[in-house]
Amino acid sequence: MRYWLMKSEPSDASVDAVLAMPGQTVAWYGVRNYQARNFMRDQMRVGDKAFFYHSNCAEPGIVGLAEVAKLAYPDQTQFDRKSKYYDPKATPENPRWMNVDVRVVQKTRLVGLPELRAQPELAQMRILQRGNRLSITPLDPREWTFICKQLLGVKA
DNA sequence: GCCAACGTTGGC
DNA sequence: GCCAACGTTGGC
Repeated sequence: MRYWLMKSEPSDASVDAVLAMPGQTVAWYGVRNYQARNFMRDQMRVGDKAFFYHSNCAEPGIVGLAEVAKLAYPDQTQFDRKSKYYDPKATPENPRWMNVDVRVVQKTRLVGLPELRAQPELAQMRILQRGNRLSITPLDPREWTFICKQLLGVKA
């Protein structure tokens, strides 16, 4: 099993919005970066754990625990001319973008960037590195455990 | 809204 | 295959 950090803009899909969805599950559509796509397509398996992270907002940080609920399949928004994620180079026969489904397991308190940066144990986290923009990043299992146990007080 | 960092595009 | 120009991300 792998561990991930997955960014979502709360104006697009907040943790509360996903909790209100059927099965508390959302298709992780709209990823248009090959590295992030490849993580979903090649490495994510049902049951993988993830932190749900709010980005590009007033208080960026971890806001929930989630898990992969469905293996990667073609992102439907790439075929939708009306979507801002429409990709004219993608066809149903030859899709370019994939997404998994993500289920929110539980909401947590906000663990913001300053708090994450203050932990020496998390110094290597991709999200904390200068210039990082990747919306999906793998986590070291020790980072997952540290955040769960030391910062959130939940079972890892 | 600014802007540093990074990814993608496309001419050559 | 190089690389300049351009677009996007996302914290601040």
